[in-house]
Amino acid sequence: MATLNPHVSVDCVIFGFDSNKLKVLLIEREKIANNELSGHKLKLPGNLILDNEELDDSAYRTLKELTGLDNIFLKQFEVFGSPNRLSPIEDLIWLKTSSNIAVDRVVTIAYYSLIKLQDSNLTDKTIWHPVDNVPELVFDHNTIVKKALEALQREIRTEPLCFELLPKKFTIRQMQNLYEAILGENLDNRNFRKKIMPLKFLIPLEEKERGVSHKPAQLYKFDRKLYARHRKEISGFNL
Amino acid sequence: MATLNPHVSVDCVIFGFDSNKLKVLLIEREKIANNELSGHKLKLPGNLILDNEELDDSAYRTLKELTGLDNIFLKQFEVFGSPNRLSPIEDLIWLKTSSNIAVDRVVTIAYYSLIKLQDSNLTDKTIWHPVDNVPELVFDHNTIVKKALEALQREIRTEPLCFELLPKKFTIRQMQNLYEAILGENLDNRNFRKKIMPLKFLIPLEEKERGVSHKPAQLYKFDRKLYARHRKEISGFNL
DNA sequence: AAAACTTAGCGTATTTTTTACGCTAAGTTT
DNA sequence: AAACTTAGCGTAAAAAATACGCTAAGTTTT
Repeated sequence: MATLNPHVSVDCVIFGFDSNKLKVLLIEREKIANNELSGHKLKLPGNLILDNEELDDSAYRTLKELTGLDNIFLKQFEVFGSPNRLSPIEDLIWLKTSSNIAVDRVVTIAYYSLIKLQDSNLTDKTIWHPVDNVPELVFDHNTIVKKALEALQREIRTEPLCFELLPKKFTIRQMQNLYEAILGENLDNRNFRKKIMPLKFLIPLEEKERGVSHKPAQLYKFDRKLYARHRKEISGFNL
Repeated sequence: MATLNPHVSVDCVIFGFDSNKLKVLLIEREKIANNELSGHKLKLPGNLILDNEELDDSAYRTLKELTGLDNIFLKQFEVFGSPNRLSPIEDLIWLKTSSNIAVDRVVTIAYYSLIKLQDSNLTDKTIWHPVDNVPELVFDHNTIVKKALEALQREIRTEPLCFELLPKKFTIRQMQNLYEAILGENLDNRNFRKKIMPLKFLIPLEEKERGVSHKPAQLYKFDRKLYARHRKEISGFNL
């Protein structure tokens, strides 16, 4: 049985999109017996690594435990390792008690992850929270969220990461809304269409959306194999 | 006296520019008594962190010990932490012997650093090696160098990092040569000048270069204070 | 003194990309 | 029929990128 490595952990900033807002997944802190304070704060999902485990696998394990999902998009974006990061003191007491491990200093490798919000199987203790007003979290988790969002905003301009957040079948309008939500900019639909239509991995389905009081929009899917084949071509993709 | 933390290290990919080629600083591995092999491989500078030390400070310490320089540009770019990264086996034996610490698994935070090559005070055991044909290094250090270069190539397009590599007084031609060396592209001098001249932190000096068989070029300096003030304006800087 | 070669700056043309928005037509629900 | 969206096309204007001709200046070398 692999043992936990108490010196190194992974934290995951999990983003999801609900057709309107970009959200981040937060967890309520477990209650410790006889301590009323410990249930009131939110934190990011995270785990200590196992001794013989790849770093990415630690993050995948964290995601699987929480969402039930495999094969999720994950990207390492920064390390947080200040000697003083495990504060305030009541947060540290909670950490020592809940993990049952003597913790001196933990260096955390931060990942951001993108999931289809509707696919996730969540427990009672998790909430999807809009990224534009994240409450106070434990430790340095607020900083971690902020930097994850900055990384996503930077990287989504040149890599087609949007497909990790969109449903398996999506409309162009949904796609546009996602970009607008992440970048905080308005895009012109006519120009947006002209820009994305040449992407060879954006595949129109035979289906159209239903139950809408306007002309039903065409549904599309992302073809991962075509994306791998045409990957070189998107060096010009730029939103 | 602070103690070494045997679980976490920093490695530094130190870039310098010699007016013609971009180089990376490598170290010859210390010899272990009775082991002829151990002197033949090169490695990146690195250190285990101290227990009460900020991660960045560990990297700064590494740089200071090696180059004698303070206030060097440093950027964290990735974590390397595979359980199997400390191989081949003779490299691991060397590591255990030379650091005198029982080493199980080390997670390394990788930084790239940019220094003015002519400023550094180097020891006998270091060499500046061109980045375009890096020899075989220990552990996963070849991967680390490759990814550091990719990060630099990406980031130098939008941040004026070139000033960290150029001498304190430099010509426009030197600046152009640097961009060409890093990006592997040819730039047109007339267009390059038109692009950089509006930068408010690029300050012409009263001096011109000397001892050249052509019209002496104007010397410039980078003004860090003006850069801080006009930082917002360079969002359009793009090479 | 001339040659050689670079620095410096300007202009212009062309191409490409970005931004903006008018217009027509289609297709659902209310 | 109204309302509202989807879809696509075109065009104009602005901005940015690319390419390169030209003139003049200023050193060292021959």
